[in-house]
Amino acid sequence: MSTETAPGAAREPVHRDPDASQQRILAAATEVFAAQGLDGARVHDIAERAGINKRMLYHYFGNKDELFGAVLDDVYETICRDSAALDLATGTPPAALTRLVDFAVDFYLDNRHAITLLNAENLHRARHLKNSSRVRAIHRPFEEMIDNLLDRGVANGDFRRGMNGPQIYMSIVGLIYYYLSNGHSLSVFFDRDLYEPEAIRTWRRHIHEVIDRFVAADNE
Amino acid sequence: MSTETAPGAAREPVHRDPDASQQRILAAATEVFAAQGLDGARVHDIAERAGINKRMLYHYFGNKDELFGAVLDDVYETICRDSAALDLATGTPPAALTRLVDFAVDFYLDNRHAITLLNAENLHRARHLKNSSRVRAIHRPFEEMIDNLLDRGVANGDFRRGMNGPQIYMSIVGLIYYYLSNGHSLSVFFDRDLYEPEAIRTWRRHIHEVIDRFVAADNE
DNA sequence: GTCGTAAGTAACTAAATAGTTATTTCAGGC
DNA sequence: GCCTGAAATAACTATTTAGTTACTTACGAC
Repeated sequence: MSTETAPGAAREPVHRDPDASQQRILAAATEVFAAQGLDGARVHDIAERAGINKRMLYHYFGNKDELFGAVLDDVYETICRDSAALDLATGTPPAALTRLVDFAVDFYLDNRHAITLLNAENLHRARHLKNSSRVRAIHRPFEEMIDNLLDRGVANGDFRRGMNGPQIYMSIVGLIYYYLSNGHSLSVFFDRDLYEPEAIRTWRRHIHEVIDRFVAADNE
Repeated sequence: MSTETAPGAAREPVHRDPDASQQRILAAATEVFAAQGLDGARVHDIAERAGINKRMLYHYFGNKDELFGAVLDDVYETICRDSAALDLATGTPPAALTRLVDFAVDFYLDNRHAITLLNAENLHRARHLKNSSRVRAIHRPFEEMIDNLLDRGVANGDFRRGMNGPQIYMSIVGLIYYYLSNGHSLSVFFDRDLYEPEAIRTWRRHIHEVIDRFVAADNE
């Protein structure tokens, strides 16, 4: 399925562009589901924001629930595409780990909608994800990439033994995800704005420090 | 406002127990909001589960939104009551820190509804919390308690310098919160059940290790 | 005992909302 | 140039849902 802008892309045919319509629906759905959750989102709002007739939404995506599934698939697609571009095999192991942390932090900073969408999905016990074929295929290479990095660091003497990929991944992501996902209530609780750029920079440095100290070989 | 079981508590008057009715509504609302989110929850379901007439819900709590606010207040009440019982001033600093980690882990294991409720609240940008008077009053002593622990550990030579309470708190809670909140999607992604008791035990040990290594003085 | 007030109930309503029906409009193959 | 199928629209419907109205029933103060 092509998502390009249309065959004869010279002077905009305006009418009848099914691919563009689907993309507009998906983009609008992403925004609205991210802002309101699955149950809070209104199909009417999505259609309006996409600038299409509501009927087309049902035509292309079946129903609200399947549309949400399509949005989630898209989010995972993004996660995976971006992750795949990450090279952890070059440079020293500590430098590669630093890149991994920055990648995760930047990813969720740049894709904040992913956080609320994943939260919505988890509220529904990941029922869309369970039916998504793409997801599991994606994870293996990613897990192996981190495992290889750890092996390299252990062989090197930079990292200690006994760690594994998922552990490291969930620690890094957990620290940035929790901060961004719960930042509103945490900001009330600690009485300062955690979304302010300087606060975020501080938290990024903190994550680096936590992870670096966690993996460091004991005989420094 | 008393929440006890009624004045002449001998042979159950059955009818007319306003305090009990409010408690039943609150308990039911907690369950339903936790399971379905704020927008997904149905007032009808809450009333039915509470075994009361829907009208009473509006009588006691105003509307759906205020009821959600009451549920959240209750969650924070629990967090604070439990936190206050935590003694970090005795024992060695590392031992006290271990108790803090176990407390946080146990709290969210025992109060999983708190996770989805806080997620719902954050989806709505903490708008209920912002109007709650209790919250800010609570946080100060808690923050100080951890700061004092850190000071004690630094003076002791067990901990390194340059850390602060919120940092430690958010790291500990972030690690367990993310794991439990996103466990459904992570379980699909990593293709194993993260809610299984043994997996949870492993993650608890991991959090201890992360935190211990983070605070440890550099000259071991 | 009776009376005012609060607890409780049943049936209702107005608005919102996911999903449809019936119809029109365009694009390209022939 | 016309004809078929897909793209698009407008107006509609059947339900669901938060919130109400109007009423009844028990409790306790006197």
